[in-house]
Amino acid sequence: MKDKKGNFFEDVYAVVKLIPKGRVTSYGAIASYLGSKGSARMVGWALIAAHPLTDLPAYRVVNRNGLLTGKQHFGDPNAMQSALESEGLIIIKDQIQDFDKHFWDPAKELL
DNA sequence: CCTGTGACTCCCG
DNA sequence: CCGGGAGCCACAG
Repeated sequence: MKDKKGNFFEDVYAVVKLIPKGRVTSYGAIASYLGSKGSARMVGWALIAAHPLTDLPAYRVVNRNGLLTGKQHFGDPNAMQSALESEGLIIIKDQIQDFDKHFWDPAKELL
């Protein structure tokens, strides 16, 4: 927190940490909320850097289809699904069921 | 300064 | 329906 070179990352961390339990969001939604819409990759990348260093609930962040694309980066692919199911979500083959119902948009929820 | 890479997303055929 | 390509921004070497 001395250097501000990770300014973008901090924003991602803050948003992800604000995701309510049992809710999920997409990389594009966060990127758009940060103003870097189109740079959804940066959000995922920020999570990679944050993953081992922070207590970021990255498992609440999935791709636009509600698919657990980044589960492989959790160390244990099953951990991501288990964590989400533990919060009341239903996942089949890495695909979140009723994703649109559990979708949490920072740009609208936080407003 | 240039290049490579990435947990994404959209468009086209 | 499914695959491939391009666009995108930030960071490391």
